Amino acid sequence: MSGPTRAPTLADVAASAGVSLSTASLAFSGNKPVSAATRERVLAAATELGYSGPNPLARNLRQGRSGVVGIAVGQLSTAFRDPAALAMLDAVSEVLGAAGLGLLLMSDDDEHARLPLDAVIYDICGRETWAAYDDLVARDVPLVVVEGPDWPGSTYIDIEHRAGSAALAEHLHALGHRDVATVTLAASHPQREREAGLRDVFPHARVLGECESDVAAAQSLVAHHLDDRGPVTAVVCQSDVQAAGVVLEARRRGLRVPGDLSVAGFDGVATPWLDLELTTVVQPLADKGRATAEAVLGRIAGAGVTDVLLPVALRVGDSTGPA
Amino acid sequence: MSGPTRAPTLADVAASAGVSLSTASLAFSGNKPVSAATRERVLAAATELGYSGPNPLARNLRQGRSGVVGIAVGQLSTAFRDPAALAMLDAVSEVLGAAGLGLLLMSDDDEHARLPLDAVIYDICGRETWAAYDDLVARDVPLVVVEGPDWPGSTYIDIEHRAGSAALAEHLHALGHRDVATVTLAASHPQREREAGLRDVFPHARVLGECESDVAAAQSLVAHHLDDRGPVTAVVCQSDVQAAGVVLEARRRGLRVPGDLSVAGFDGVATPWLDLELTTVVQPLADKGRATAEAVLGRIAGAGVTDVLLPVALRVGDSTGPA
DNA sequence: CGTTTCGATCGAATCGATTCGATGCTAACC
DNA sequence: GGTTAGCATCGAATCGATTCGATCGAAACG
Repeated sequence: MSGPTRAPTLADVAASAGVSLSTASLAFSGNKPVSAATRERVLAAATELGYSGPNPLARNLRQGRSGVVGIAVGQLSTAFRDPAALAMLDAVSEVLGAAGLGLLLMSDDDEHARLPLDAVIYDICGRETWAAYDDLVARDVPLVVVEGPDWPGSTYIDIEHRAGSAALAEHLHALGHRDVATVTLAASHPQREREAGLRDVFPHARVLGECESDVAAAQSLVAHHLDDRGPVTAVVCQSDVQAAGVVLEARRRGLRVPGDLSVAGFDGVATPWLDLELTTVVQPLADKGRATAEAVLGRIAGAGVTDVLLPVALRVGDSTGPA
Repeated sequence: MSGPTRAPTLADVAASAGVSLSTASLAFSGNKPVSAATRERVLAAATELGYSGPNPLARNLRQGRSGVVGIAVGQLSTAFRDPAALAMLDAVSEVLGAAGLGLLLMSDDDEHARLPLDAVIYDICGRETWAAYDDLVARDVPLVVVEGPDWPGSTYIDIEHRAGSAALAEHLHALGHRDVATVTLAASHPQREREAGLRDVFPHARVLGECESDVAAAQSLVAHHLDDRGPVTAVVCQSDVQAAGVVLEARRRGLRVPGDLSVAGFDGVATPWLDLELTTVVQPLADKGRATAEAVLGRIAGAGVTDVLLPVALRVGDSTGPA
């Protein structure tokens, strides 16, 4: 009877190869030298038994690491609708993947306390409280926060929201604009900083409202404002996707951009489905992602907290013109 | 000296509470009844010692499960640019999250053999080989394949590509179209099936080319075809995002849609930044995601392979009209 | 009062590796 | 030739829980 033979373990392989368990382990991990002959004997035994390599769960327990990094991004559906978030995620994944770490999506409400995470990235603009925070702190899980609340003990990755926004505002001022309105993100660190930068130049800028970074959301937000917009000659948005929504809605209502209305964004993402290039503040999304991932690696390796602040650059496109 | 006290373990808690290790474990897991008094004593001891709950790594080893499900989506940057993929991912995440499972992103080239995965979802239209496949099979990791290659032993989630495409084609035929061109996805199961459905009605449909599901990619693909398109009166795309690209490019070149050219897509996703509603084949993305997640749960629970085939529906919008 | 039953608790085995310290053996050196 | 290195290998401890089977007491029952 062969029966329901359980999967072979490293001990089986070692026995079959005629070596000790520890030697077999070394043959796989390479953590200490093993003679070529022995290694081959072990690998041959493994192949013969159908052993598919050391059980990751066992290794994880022994080493105290899971190889998995969590990334909190709010609601998946909305978070990834913004190309800026994707560009950032892409860079994070690339660096972590190269280091052999996996990236686990954490949505807002799920119960993730039962998952072993080596570190967590918090990248939710617009959310400054988090149910899981206390638990992560209690479990001593390193936390890397991107443009988020300055939680004690966490590494902080940020960009120059305020200076960038101010530069953009100055560009509009130089074009002769004096009455500027703005569309903001939900109350959050980036929202406050970007608005502050705008107010450095236009202290009385009118807030049309807040919405998430989504074309349709911005469109419906500004819809009724555009028909009766008073003296406003420019709308500054806190994301390019919002700006795209404003451009589309303005046109739908017969306004020329930038002739009748200048529109500006933030992020510097590609909007190929828009036939003009947005004037915007370009942030180094890939750099931000890489810096985030490297902060994670550092924290996992036990390094101290080192915050990162990245520069941004004004890019003048075709969506802004003389007042 | 307090020294660098290592984190407390369940054994410490049990000792401090004056109960056995096994009882302390039961107090946390609730897997067998424990008297209320005992449980409270254990929890109190845990709080006092700063014990943050059973170590997930240890539990995972003992239970032989990691609570993590991998999802292979190709390159992150391109995969999530398509709202269809996001809608699907969203549903997957919701169901798995409710079951306490985490979702780990697997990009193409990373080395994920070292991660413990309870199951893997393969959702890469346009890729029919996968370096990790052999390894997953060797490790007996359940595989759920979405619209992908029919790999032995894996659960198969699919939609009615062919029937849907054929229905769309018949709609165009009824409108009088006779010369139809198509933009396809990369060679893959969906690509073949959707094209077959089109050819059920238009056997000689001309393939303009293949590209990924991306607005800009479709735009540049069809750019030169549109100026000299011969008798073609309609373009059928294999995704809505591609269709949006074709619409935009057609307009840029002075063609009216659907006046001069009818354009159709596939998926049924929202394109708010397009001022018309695409004629398309609507697939139940959320259902597909849920079915996928439920298949995963079933396989993890040890159930056998049960494939799923979901229906689609033609939605006639404003992007198609009489030839 | 003796016996059965059931719930609460405990002790010990177990999950499957990694890794530390010790040992044996061979080669190099003086 | 004796001593010293140094490499390969091994045995045993360890990571931190879960879970099976046994035990103990008290309540229920005849």
